[in-house]
Order: sequence, then structure tokens, then C-alpha cells
Amino acid sequence: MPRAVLSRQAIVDAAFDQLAVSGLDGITARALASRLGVQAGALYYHLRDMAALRDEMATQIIGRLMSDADEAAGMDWRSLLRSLAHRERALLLEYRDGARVVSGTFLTDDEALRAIEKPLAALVAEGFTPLDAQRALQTMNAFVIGFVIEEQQRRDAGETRYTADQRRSRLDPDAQPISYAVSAEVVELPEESFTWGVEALVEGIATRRSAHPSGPTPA
Amino acid sequence: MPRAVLSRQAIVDAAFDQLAVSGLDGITARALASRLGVQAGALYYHLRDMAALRDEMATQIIGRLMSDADEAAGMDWRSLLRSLAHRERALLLEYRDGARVVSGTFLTDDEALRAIEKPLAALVAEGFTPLDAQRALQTMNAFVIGFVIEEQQRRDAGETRYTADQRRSRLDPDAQPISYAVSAEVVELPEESFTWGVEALVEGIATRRSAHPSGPTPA
DNA sequence: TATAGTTGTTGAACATCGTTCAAATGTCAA
DNA sequence: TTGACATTTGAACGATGTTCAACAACTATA
Repeated sequence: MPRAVLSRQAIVDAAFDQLAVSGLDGITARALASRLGVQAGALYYHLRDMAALRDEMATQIIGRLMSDADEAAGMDWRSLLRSLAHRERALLLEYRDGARVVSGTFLTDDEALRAIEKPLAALVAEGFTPLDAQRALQTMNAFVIGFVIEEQQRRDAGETRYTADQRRSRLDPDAQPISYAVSAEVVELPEESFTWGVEALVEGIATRRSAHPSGPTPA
Repeated sequence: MPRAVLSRQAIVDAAFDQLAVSGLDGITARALASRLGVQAGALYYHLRDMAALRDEMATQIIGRLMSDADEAAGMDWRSLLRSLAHRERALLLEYRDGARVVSGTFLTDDEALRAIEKPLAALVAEGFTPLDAQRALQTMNAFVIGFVIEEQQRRDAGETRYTADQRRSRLDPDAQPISYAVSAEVVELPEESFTWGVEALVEGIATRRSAHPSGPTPA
């Protein structure tokens, strides 16, 4: 047999293809092996286990987020945070189960971890405490992850069981008038909902920023 | 054999016990069956499949969040949002993998869906548009879920590979001074980080609230 | 050119998983 | 006592992750 048919990267590429076709649960050792024209056991020469593969996938997604990000240049901090949030969401949406992939894993490459320094420095340069800068990014990131997990849950898995009509049918317009009235916007228009959250967060972070010179976070 | 050894609720209870012991991945049909003194197949008389069990678990957790919540009474909207966020986090932290359990599932009980009406009404009574009220809750919820997923990832899974020291060792204090300086707070002190995010969000939502009388969400 | 060593893959096996289903068992009503 | 019903058994099926001795192909050395 020819030597070196596989490589760590080839397996990861196949995993992304498989992810698009059958979702995160469809990424099995045998599915990848057949996609690569190989037996399942061969994968374990290049990967410790399947968890390592998922870590690697998450790392590459985050790597993309950090790489095309030379945008810290010349942006005020609001635009920077907005841009980061929207690009992170767009990136996660490119992949089936994208938010689940990155949420449950560890970064295998230090490059991504180090890349956070750039936006951190940009925030500090604009008057944030290092700690406040870190927390601003952490807060924004948590929001994006949480939002997209729910968004993809509806988009990918629940096409049959998560329509606006279906949601409305479980509500009583007399007992729950507000829920009923906004039920359409909950399911549809995720763009607007996301932007609303980002704008709220940016403004909220602005108040934390101006708060710190006079002392620590107030109660 | 005696009739009705099992019940849907008994299985869910066993699942929560198993969750505490071995995490979400440890909840297998046979593990629950042995815990209940029964064969694995018997579970399928009460549950369509294991996904239905996870939905049921998520529903019961959310149900707890909504039930001990008679707190909408007499609270200003800020206190209400704060209280909801902190109670949601505390509840999720009670369960191993709690955030993952509720994030990837559908509510099987309409009660939880209907219970959102109460906080929604409270926000509307204080000047929020129905749509803004819905989005405020959605944004806060996304943040809490995203935050706790990461928090539990570190607490439960990664005790060995996610300490502050380990994070620092992957950073260069000269090249990434800010990341290095705050690396301790990132891993430890989740309480303060979470409160920081909640406060930022509440203040940010306040600006969305005052913005709407003059028109829709500004750019 | 022969030989040894290394790298990468095979093929088979193991334990465990979710799920299904005919058969057996226990309980209750008539 | 009998019959109908509800519930569980026990065994099986296919698919999963993972391991490992054997084997094949390439590389470097002699």
C-alpha cells in the first residue's frame, strides 16, 4: 500500500465535509474512513481519539475568526466589538452545528489563544482596564455562542418542529398575549434579534468603561 | 413481575442521578436500567428514545427556573433581569453539564413556554415594547447559556487541563502582556465575571428601552 | 543491490451503544 | 376462572469508538 495516504489535516478536512452533510453526530470514525478510502483504524495513527478531532475542528474555526481579523486597525472600540461579534456569528453559521463545535472543546493551537491579545490591546488603548477589556470580550463571546447555539438548533435540527406557527399553536392568545404577539419574531428575523443584543451589549460595556476610573464595579 | 415498576418521572429522576455521577455522556439506556433494577428495553415503553429523555430533563430544569419565580412581583425591571440571570446560572450550575442539557433540547411542556409571559409583562409594564421585552430576555438568556457552558466546560471536564497556571504557560508575558496579566481572573473568579456581564447587559438594555419611543432601533 | 528499519495501513476483534420485538409475566375486571 | 390489558424480559441487530498484531511500502544503510 502507498505510504502516507492520510494526514491530520486531511482527516479534519473530511470531518468538515461530513459535518456539512450529516451534522456533528454524523462524524464517525468509519464515515470519515470511507470518505478517505481507508479503514477506520488508520485514523488513530494520526489522532488520539475523536475528541481530539473535535478540538482540532474548533481550533480551525476559531483560527479563521482570528486570522482575517486585521480589523483592530483604526477602529474605535465600539466598531471593533460590533465587528467581532457579527463576524463570529457569521463564521459559526457557515458550519452546521458550528456553535456546538466550538463551545464544547479546547483549543489545540496556541495561536488562537495568543490572537486575543490584539483586540484586548485595542480596548486598553481606548481606556479600558485590562480586566474590563477581558471581560468585555468574554461577555460578548458568551452572548454570541449562546445566541448561535439556539439559532442553529432551530435552523438545523428542528425544521419540522420549530416553526412560528407551531410555537403559536402552543400559546393561548388570551392568557399569553405578549408571547403570542412576538412569537413570529422569535423564530424568524434572527438577524435583527442578534443586532439588538450586540447593540445593547456595546452600550452596556460603555457604561462599565466609564465606571472604572472612580473605582471597581459598583453594586 | 409487579405491574408498573417504571414511570416516565422515575426514569427522569434516575437520569438526573446518573448525570451527577457521570455527566451527560454517562446517561445510557443500560445505566439507567440497572439503576432502576430493570432491563434496558423497558425504558422504551415510557420514552420514544433517549433524545426525548434529554428534552424532558431540560424541561424540568427550566420548569424549576420558572416555578420558584414569583419574583416578578414588585421588582423594577433591572432587579428582575438581574435576578433571572443569577438564578438561571445558579440553577444550571447545580447540574453537571447543566447548560449543555438545556441548550440542545426542546421543551416538552408548554408550561415553561407560557411562564415567560410573566417577566415579559413585567418589562412591558415598565415601558418596554413587547418586542424589546422579548429581545431583552432572549439576549440575557443567550449570555447566561453561553457563559455557563464555558464555565462548566472548565469546572467539569477540564480539571486537569484548564488551570490558570496551564493557561499562563501557553502565553508569552512579553508578546501577550495583557492576556498574561488577566489569565488568572479568566479561569478563576467566574462570579465576578458573570456579574460584570449581567450589569453591562442591564445597562445596555436600559439604553434600548429609552431609545424606542422616538423610533426603532438606531444604527 | 541486498538488508534492515521505520512509517502507515489493514483486518479483525472487543465492549458498549440505541433500539426493536416476540414472548412471558403480572394485575385487574368481568 | 377467564380473558384482556399493561408492563417487562431477554435476546437480538446494527453501529459506535478503540485497540492491536500483522503486513506492506518506502528510506537509509551497508
